[in-house]
Amino acid sequence: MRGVTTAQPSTRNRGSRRAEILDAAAELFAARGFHGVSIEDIGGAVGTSGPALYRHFSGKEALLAEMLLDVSERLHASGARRVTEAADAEQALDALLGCQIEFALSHPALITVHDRELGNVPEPARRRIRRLQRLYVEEWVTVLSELYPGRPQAGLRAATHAVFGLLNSTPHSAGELPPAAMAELLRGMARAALAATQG
Amino acid sequence: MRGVTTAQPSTRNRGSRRAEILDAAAELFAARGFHGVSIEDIGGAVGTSGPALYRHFSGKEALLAEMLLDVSERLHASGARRVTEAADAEQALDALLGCQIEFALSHPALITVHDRELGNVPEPARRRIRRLQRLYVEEWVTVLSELYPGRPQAGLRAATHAVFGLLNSTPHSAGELPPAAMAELLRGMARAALAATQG
DNA sequence: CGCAGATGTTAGTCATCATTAACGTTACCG
DNA sequence: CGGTAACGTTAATGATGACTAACATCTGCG
Repeated sequence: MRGVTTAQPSTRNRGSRRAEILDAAAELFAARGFHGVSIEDIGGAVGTSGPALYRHFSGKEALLAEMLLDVSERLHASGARRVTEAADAEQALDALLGCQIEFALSHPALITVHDRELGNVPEPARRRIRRLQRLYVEEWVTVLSELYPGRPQAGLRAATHAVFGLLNSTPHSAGELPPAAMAELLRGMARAALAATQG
Repeated sequence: MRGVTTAQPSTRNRGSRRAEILDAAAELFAARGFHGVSIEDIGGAVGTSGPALYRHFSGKEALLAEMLLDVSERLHASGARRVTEAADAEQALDALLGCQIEFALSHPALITVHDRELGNVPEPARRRIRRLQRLYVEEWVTVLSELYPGRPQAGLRAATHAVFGLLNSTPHSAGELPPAAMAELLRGMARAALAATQG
């Protein structure tokens, strides 16, 4: 038992280990919360034991920061891209709904962690994440303002958050409906909810 | 500094300390997560230091268990009562919406903890909480089945969870709208979302 | 070959934390 | 008055956990 080590091949797969760790950590954080998961847990989930993680990340908080930054960037970037490609506000909203629903259905753990654990991200990164989140929300508010003119921005912003809550409820109703049916249900409910924003 | 104690009056206020602790703990758990809050933090929040808590609860998990059990009971009980008082399914749904919105707006911390921390409740209590949550959801599904006959139960259950997500989004959009306006917005969105459930 | 770098491993170290022990104080009740 | 119950206090105690150190292994490159 002394001096026995088992270094993995590691040829090719440049940086694939990072992604593997991020995936495993996302599942664990979503299930038990940031403070409910130990470094040892994360290592164990990817077949290495404990401190091997420090070869890839500078620490537990840095890992979380990278994870949330990535999510925020992906949501904001794909939203922005598909909105500029849209012909009109109607299509832009469809695009945004499609982005969010697809992401929420395919990465429930990331969505969960994204809106629970921002408070555990250390300061330099937290600001950047918040900025991206704000920009993403403004993306939605802008489209909605165009689509439903005359409604106050504050109401539209609140409605946007409410729709996020609706769409991100996916993790809580896992497997009650096949994914495609769930996607259509969510899209319909979200559209109707937004259309009901007047008053 | 030795032997100096400061026992509070404690006359009357039978059990008010328990409630005070539960309130403070709810805020802290909502903000930082169950494992992100120490016994010392909770004690500090109510003006006593640390282990004084064990005079009122058998431990940290027991405190959480009581908190979640109370929330589940309140939601289920008030939902059940007001549904049986309703004249028809339409009014029953309004009653359920009213319950949930009022609770979410007035106790955002409890709502947050309620759907994040069930995993940290020890087993005997967890089952009871789950049972109450299930009953509460069935309350909604039953009313919706009556109101929108012919739609499959699975879809209605998923829709119910989605509406919970929508209504419980309140903590994320704190203060963007005055409470009354927020309540009306949420009610309208939820009603429209549920009506769009067909397909 | 032989070294460099990437990636693991095990054994500390130092904090933090839940929980318990041992000990005051106050208010009420006989 | 005397005792008991309720409620607090400050010191252990024992785990757990993040992070570091010291030490292999494997791959590829000169």
